[in-house]
Amino acid sequence: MIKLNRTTEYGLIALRHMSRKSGGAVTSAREIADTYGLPFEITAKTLQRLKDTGLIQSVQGARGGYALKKSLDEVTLADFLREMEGPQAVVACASIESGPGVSGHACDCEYDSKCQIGPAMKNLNNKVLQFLSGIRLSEFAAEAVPLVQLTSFEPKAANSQNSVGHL
Amino acid sequence: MIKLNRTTEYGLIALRHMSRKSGGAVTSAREIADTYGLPFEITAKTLQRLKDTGLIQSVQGARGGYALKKSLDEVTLADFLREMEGPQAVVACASIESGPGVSGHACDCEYDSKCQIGPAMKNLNNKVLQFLSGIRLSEFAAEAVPLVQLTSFEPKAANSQNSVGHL
DNA sequence: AAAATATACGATACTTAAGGTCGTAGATAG
DNA sequence: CTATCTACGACCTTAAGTATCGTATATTTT
Repeated sequence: MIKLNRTTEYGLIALRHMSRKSGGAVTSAREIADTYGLPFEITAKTLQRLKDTGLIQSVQGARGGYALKKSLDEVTLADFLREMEGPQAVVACASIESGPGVSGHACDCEYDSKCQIGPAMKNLNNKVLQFLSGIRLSEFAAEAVPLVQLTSFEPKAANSQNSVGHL
Repeated sequence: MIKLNRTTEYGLIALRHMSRKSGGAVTSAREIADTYGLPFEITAKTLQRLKDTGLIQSVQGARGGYALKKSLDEVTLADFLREMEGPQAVVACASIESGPGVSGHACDCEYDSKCQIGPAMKNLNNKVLQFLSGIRLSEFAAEAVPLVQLTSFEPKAANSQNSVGHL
């Protein structure tokens, strides 16, 4: 139900990478794609999107690339997702404010509601946004320290109660 | 990024409907579909799924139908989503624990991480699950009281800072 | 027996995401 | 000046997911 798309995921990887470079050093799309084994085209697309959002800036030409423009501490996950995945980022009642391409059923939850879960959905929406606003992108740029290792090294067992394919 | 699919949405509508019926009264799929203008086939499928999860029980035959089995207060949104949308419900790094049908990129975030955002993703995953565990389905069954009306009745303006297509 | 309902399985169309291709423009290195 | 590297932007193809529809069977009430 919660799913970051590739662009968002690659964006986080790229931001983390750039945040670890000193000063005004730029990073090319190629460098990021090669470093993390990502498809170049999508990486390039992602970086352009990041630039459009104002998170990073670009330098054209040979030896050009991208560099952070804002601190990752200034940007919340809520903001980031809205920019990267569009305003319909958070979801539930497929009918509320149906935008372009959104095929809702007959219910207009706003004022002429039949299904009646509209208000609860809006409420949930606000909670989710609040939750996401409490998370800053800098969390993803932190050192990838190996978490405290479990006593026994069993590749899968520790996760069984929480077997989650995606985050 | 957060998106409830139709089955989940219809499920919430159905659960709410049933929670408002007295005692052991049953509700047919037809009744729910007609009441809320939902496609019958999907509604029926949804109810069967709800039954499989143990949330509701069924009565076969003419005048049969479904009735709640658990209180909606006992079920959290995290549980509900896992049941309705599968264990890969919560999502982020498209590569972690890639299940069947999940096409991840080259990065195995668990131990041989290149992208390095794995740990942060897992951390986020836990936060999201915790968040969703704090929400009970009974919230969706509450009376659909019209929320406090804004002073001026402008169909769209009030939502502009938060224009969200989905919840 | 007939009607209403759940139950189960399958098929199809639509939508979206993911990835790729191509061409253009700008800047540096030589 | 020219070749090369890079960003930039439009378009296309394919794969996956999802909603929707269809059909048949079992079970109970009337």
